[in-house]
Amino acid sequence: MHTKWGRIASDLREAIQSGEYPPGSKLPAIPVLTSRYDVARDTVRDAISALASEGLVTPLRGVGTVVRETMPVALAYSPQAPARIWVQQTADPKATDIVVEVEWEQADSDLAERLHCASGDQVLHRVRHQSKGGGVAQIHHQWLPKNLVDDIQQASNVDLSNKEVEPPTDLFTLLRQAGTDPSEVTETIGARMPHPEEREVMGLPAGVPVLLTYRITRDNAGRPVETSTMTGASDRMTQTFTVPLH
Amino acid sequence: MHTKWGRIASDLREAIQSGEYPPGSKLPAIPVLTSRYDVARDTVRDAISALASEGLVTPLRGVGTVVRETMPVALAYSPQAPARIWVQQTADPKATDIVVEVEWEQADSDLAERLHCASGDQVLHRVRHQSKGGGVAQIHHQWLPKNLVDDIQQASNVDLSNKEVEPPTDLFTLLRQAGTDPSEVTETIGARMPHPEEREVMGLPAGVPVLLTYRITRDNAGRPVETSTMTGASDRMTQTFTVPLH
DNA sequence: GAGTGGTCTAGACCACCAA
DNA sequence: TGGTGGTCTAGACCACTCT
Repeated sequence: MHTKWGRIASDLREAIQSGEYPPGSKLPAIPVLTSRYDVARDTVRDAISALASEGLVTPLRGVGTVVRETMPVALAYSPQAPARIWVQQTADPKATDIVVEVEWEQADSDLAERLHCASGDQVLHRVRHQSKGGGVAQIHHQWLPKNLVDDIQQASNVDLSNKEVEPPTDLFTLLRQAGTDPSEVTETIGARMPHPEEREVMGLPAGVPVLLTYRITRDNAGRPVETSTMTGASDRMTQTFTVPLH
Repeated sequence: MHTKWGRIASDLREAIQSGEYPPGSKLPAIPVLTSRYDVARDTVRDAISALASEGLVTPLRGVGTVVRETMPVALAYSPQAPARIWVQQTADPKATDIVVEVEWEQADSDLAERLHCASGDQVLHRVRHQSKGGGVAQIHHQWLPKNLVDDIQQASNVDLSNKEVEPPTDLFTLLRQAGTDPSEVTETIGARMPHPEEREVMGLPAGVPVLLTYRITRDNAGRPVETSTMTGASDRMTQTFTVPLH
């Protein structure tokens, strides 16, 4: 960088990566840096903002600029571990998976394509907050066609449209009991910066992107039985897939 | 937001999402916004910086602040499409996949664990730049144990350690010809903000995270045959996995 | 209360692009 | 050449945390 703030940011970045400021420690205070580099306060602030939006540090009012430490949870997908269950996989005894919203909706054109149904068909929309280490780490939106929800109600006496009811087991097992056999998932993964609301809900520091996962689960006839959109805090989770070749 | 810049950012964000400023169009110029909101120039700049680091806009000197448009490429993984070949999957006739660096290295402890070899063993490190739409969209670092490189040299007369030589076919085919059968891949996917060098190489605008993919390929005996670390521009690609259950 | 970072101002100069 | 965004200053006041 040829700018002053770029130079300061480089110095600090290098010092962090060399271990001079280990995770959890604090950078020198802004007034210290302004006099050390003989610049205006906002110039130092610009440098620190850059580091914050790279995800290296978190400025805290009244405390200082702390170097970030991250330890993501790994979610695994493989033929051997078909149902991906948050609470089991996080290895955090205090992990939670809470249904925060359930409502009947009419499928829009995008959903209709994902679920292979008609626009306007009734679908059940379930929103879950999956937490770990005291904060929401993933927001899970899930949609199910009405007929499958009815089947599950009849076969297992579980009402998925009532968010107060805790299902006795995972969705895949319920679907099998209802005569549908989920046999393949397709997941598409991307990343982007979070919206302000997402930052709020997940408590994301500046500079942490979200992992986006779009899932379609199909039965043994290739019909979609469920689709999900998941938004996860990338400083707290990763996704792992094991795929056989040939 | 209760701050002035937060209010301005919210207004602009909403206007963008409502279609008032469609992708490719420009936001009002900074002087216009300063007088419209009756604030100082830097206050408007703070608001626009926030939108830029969310990935919504790209400020261009001498031009204006343009609303971003993105069209990611999808990379697919499934048992039916085992070898993931950049140029075939990008659907861009001008896509390229260039080896930019090849060197022998000694495995560090991390690599030794991934490749199931001893620290200090010779491994071949290949770096590729995978481009699409005129820019590098993914940086691919790959490591192979020396014995497999030798096997390939003998079986197919291909020297992977020479970056000038264009292999006649993909690595998996070469491995099979050399008597090793890659039969399973495990990929772990995460995301973070790019380093300054990564932003430079891939031409990333502010506010675009990178997708990180760690891969280990194993043969039919479960031995690692290859490991890779891929860093991809999330505004230009996604990853898709199809996994059979049971 | 002392110290931290966050916001905001008014004005200046610079780098870049397009007509 | 005129308009765009980028950098930088010096100083002010605010919100927060810790002791």
